[in-house]
Amino acid sequence: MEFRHLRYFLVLAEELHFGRAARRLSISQPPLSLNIQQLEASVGAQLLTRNSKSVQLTAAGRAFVPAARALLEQAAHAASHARDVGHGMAGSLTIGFAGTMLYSGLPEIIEQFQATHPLLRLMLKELSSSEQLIELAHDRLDLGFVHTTRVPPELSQILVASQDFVCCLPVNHELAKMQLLPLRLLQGEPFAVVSRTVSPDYHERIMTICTEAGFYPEIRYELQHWLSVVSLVAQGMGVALVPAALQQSAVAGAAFVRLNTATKPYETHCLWKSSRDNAALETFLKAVRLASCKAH
Amino acid sequence: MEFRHLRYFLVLAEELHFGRAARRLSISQPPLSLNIQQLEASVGAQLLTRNSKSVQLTAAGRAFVPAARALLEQAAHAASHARDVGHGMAGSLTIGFAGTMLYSGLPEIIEQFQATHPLLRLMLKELSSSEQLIELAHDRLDLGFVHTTRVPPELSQILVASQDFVCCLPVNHELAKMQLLPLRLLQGEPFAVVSRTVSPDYHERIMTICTEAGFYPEIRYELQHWLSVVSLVAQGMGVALVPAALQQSAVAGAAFVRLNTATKPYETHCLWKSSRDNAALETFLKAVRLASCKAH
DNA sequence: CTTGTCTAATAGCAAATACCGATTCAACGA
DNA sequence: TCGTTGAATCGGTATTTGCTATTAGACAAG
Repeated sequence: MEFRHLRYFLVLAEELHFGRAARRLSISQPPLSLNIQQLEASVGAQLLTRNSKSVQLTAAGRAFVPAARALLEQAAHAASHARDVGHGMAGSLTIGFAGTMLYSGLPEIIEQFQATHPLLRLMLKELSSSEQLIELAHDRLDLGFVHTTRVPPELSQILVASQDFVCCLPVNHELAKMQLLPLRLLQGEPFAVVSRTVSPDYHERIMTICTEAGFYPEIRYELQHWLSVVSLVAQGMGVALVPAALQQSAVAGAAFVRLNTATKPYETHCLWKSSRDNAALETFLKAVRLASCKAH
Repeated sequence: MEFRHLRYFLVLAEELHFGRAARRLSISQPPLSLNIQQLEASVGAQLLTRNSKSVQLTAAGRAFVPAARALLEQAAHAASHARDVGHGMAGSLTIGFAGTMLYSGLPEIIEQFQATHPLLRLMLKELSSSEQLIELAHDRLDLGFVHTTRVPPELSQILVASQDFVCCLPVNHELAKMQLLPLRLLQGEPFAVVSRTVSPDYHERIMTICTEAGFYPEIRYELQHWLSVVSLVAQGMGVALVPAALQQSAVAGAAFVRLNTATKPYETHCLWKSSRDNAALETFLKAVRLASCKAH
């Protein structure tokens, strides 16, 4: 069975006349007869009764008409879908993101992208930066929004967000009323940090910032998630240095105060495997670049 | 796009190696390359990346694999279904029946048939005999169970049931206690009959039976349905001569008494258009013949 | 009864295409 | 540098597809 047979059959089923059908198909009548015979042979049943007087669909033929139509439609659809995927207009992307991205642009990027590319399925996974690096390496992620400075060479990157660290304090903490907080005043406070295994980069940065300010932070809490850090602070259990984006987190009981010394900004990069040939990825990257341009 | 392309593509997508795939397909490598190129051209997107080192599916290719598989499966399924329809193992039949057939064998025929031919869809429509003749003529019915003696010449028939007329009386009617009822005793009783338009044949028969018994029936009620006749009698409003099968109808308040004179039996025929080439119809007719053999 | 017309099937031939073997080209690895 | 491996390309052959002409069967008109 070939698609040609189906095309011919459907026209013949409409016309019920070999001559007319052949004319509509821009072929002559004999090959049409032949093709129909071939189709009948491959199906294993007579699809039309024909005598010199009239051509009629048999029951088998009537049953085959919708199936043939569906096959042709599906073939066209499959081709067009594959083409769309090839051109980055359809398909699916699995995207990882660090929790803070929820407060620094990700929702806007996603919303805008989905509106302009409704055929592209996005699967979003919240993962720590280090987990994302692993998933990217194993091709289980098409792209990730990551806090990391050490990027493996096979990954490409775009800077999507850059933010200062701010100090997160319980609202009723005496330092919470300050406009600009001298870092030194945090000496001796119990620090909450995101665990080293989750974000080694952050961990290191906190240490650097504090030691440059001239003290060694007393790390009392190691948590799995940024929001855990803020929540813990909100309950008065300690203080933390967190990316400014978390000011949007709206956790009751947490206050944020800027530091009086400039710290190296905390950057979020969008990472992906350069070798991955996925046009949808390119399409998404365009949206990311656009968004990060607007933001800057 | 041709089915061949899909077959080749699927094997190649599994092997990811032109040489091996070609060997599995029992063709040489060059035509495989060519076919894949043709497929890609017709789809309008690259489905595989290939260099001398490795062959990899692209995103478009990955998206196309399940579609190609589905197309091949569907094609096979469509062919096998059409073949089944052609051999009367599948398809659908629209069958008309007079209401009394519910009490003389139809449920048994249907049940037995469905059990042995689960792929055959039966659509059953209760219609009067005259309606069925019209529907059969217009090909809106494949087959009908009809009470009629005047069968148009283009229809074939099988006798499926033959039953006597019995008298239907209210249970508390004085004649209801009799074993055998002399017809003459019904003279003067108010008769209920099925309307002439619904079953002209029946109507005529009642008149014949009565006039042969020496009286002219006083027809007071003309109803649309046999069960209406029995129900009316059950409520004491009149009497009726009905096919014996209606004794099974289990309408409370109605009694049935045999007649002392033999009447020409009331026959049910199975009718269908001889010209209709539907193997499913043949299959069904086999079941009908079998059932009517057993019944006799 | 014959003839003409209409329709699908068949026959014979030409064009398109599908496939094969041999070869080429590119990328590694020894 | 050479040999190996794998895909693409090149001619040539075989198959398939389609065309024209013709045949066979069924009516309808004369």
